[in-house]
Amino acid sequence: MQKVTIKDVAKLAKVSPSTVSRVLSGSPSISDDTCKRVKNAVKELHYTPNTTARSLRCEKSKSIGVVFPDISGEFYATCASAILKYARMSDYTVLFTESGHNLKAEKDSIKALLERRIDGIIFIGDNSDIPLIQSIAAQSIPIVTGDRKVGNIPSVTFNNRETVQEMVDSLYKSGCRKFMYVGETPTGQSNLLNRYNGYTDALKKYSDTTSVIFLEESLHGDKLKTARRLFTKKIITSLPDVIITSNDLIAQGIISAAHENGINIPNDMQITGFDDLISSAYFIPSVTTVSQNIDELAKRCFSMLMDLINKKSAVSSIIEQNIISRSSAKINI
Amino acid sequence: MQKVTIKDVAKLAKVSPSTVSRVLSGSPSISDDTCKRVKNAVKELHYTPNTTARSLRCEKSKSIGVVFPDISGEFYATCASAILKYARMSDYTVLFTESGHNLKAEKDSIKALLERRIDGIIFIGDNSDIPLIQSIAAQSIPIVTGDRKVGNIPSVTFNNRETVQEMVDSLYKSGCRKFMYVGETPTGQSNLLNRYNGYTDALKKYSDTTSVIFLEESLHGDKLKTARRLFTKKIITSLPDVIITSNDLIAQGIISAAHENGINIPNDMQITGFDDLISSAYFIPSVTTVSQNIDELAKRCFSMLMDLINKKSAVSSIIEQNIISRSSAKINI
DNA sequence: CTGAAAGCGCTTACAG
DNA sequence: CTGAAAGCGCTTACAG
Repeated sequence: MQKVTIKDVAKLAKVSPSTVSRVLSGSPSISDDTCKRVKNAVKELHYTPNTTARSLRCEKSKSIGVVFPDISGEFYATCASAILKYARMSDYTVLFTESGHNLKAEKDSIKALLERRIDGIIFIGDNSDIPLIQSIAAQSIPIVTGDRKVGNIPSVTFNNRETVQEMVDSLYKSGCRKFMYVGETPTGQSNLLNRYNGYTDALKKYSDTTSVIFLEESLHGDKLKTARRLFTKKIITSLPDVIITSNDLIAQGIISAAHENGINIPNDMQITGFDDLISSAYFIPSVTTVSQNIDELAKRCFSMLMDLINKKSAVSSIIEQNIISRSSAKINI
Repeated sequence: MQKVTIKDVAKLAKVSPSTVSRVLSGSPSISDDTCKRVKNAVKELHYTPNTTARSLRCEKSKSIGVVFPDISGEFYATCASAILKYARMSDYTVLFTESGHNLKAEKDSIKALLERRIDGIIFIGDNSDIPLIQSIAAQSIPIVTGDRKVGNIPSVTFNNRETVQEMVDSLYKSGCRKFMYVGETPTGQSNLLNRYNGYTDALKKYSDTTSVIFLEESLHGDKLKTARRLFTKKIITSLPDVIITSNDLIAQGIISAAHENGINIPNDMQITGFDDLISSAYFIPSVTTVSQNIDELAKRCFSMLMDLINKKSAVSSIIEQNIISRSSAKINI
């Protein structure tokens, strides 16, 4: 590794380490001459500052931690990329950790972040260990949640509940009466819970409808495969007019299984997804879905966290979703 | 943040800080009694070790850096998740950075990693700033490359060239004569270059074939959109028997545009992709593609890097790809 | 088995 | 405008 320290630079530039440090941090009270000498020495020795030492001394690390359930999904991966972008602009580094669907892993990953002395945490994890998260906030370690609501921790969320209501209303108006909902069991993820609640909210208004609900634990795993199985095992025998799903992959799995069974979408049955995955626009038929501005989510989470880190107050906010009406279901908005 | 230090623990347990440190690191020469006292004090005070201080003192950070072009693509996101998994097992944290398709961003992200004093780097970046990477290795900072070959830096790669040859051979045998290749301009990414080279290698053997090649800079960006445009602007007027593409998204874009123009795949034209994206199996028609064992890539990269960090020698390796024959092109293997 | 001391590489009051 | 000194929180020879 690097062996060049600020002392070596100081020696070559014939100044004290303090002065080198001042030049490096852009302190104003430095004569032009010494400034130049130091900068030349830095270049000559290929000096790379040691942020570990800086962090220890300054008691802040200029790094943040981000907890995802699993960084490989398109939604989280896109979010990770956007967070990296905003962090880069502010010269922060990002430590990503995965909590899986596992309370212990979530605890462990938060512990790891705390040991690294990150300056703050963006929590977009799965189980939402509420006591743990609240105890972190109570220790006045900056923490915000994204796409989830945990107690009164500052958060950025989407208006899932209203969006699903709107979809159901529109589908009802266009003639749908047999409804179905397919989604993951919502354990601790307020976004999933709100999608489901929006569905039941809306249907309460209509007395001439039927509703079948599948909340499947296994949909947390391989959504495409599980959805396909669900369709051929349980749905095909009595098709609804429309299926509202909590995720594009679930919708795609059902569409693919329906196609194999000679069922035409949207003619025989309609279906909607969530998340507007890239593939959904190009799927055949293209998938009617809900797009969420992930860049905006990342931006607000990051800037809210910066506010907290800089001792300013952070204000939670809600981002409006957009219904994207495509071939798999006609929704008028 | 945490204010509890090893000194506080020492005071409570009535021992010296040295002893606390020894207990924490599991040193054997500690009496049961003091060990217990220290552990109780740790619990009582909710002591969280400060790895920043540890890193500074020990001159290693137990963290590694990973450079991706963009973590949001399915391939890289899956790889990131797998690297996190292996890092977790060895109690390492991971700093991901993005280089974009931009030499300066690549330099900056590597610089940021070096300043953080990561113990080593897994480079899966884009432009492959060869001098920079080699200078890092020359400073004996552990670095390995994944899915790319950079000089004689230890690497884990796939056998792209042979795989594409095999595909072309099989397609030739099944009667294809009009071939086309669609891919990104291969700038510094040896994987892309090798896919292209495998294609030209194979076609050299057959005198009764035609070949049209599109190497597009813009395919580095939105592959689906670019591929669609390419199809309607340049390909549709003279369909080949088969298109070999360097990426499933390119294949999906073309399939979708073809479908809109009433062209039947595979009957009117066949097409292959690369990477075996999740959606490719469920696309209609399903996409014939090449699957790469990303978990194995991550595993080998990580363990090779650990070898380097532990002063052992690292040996490069090549992982075999698998051709997945689906509906969009029939390949016999 | 345990403690006192030195030091990892920085930054920042303090003094001049 | 600049330097000497102290200290961030650890670990680890050294000594006993």
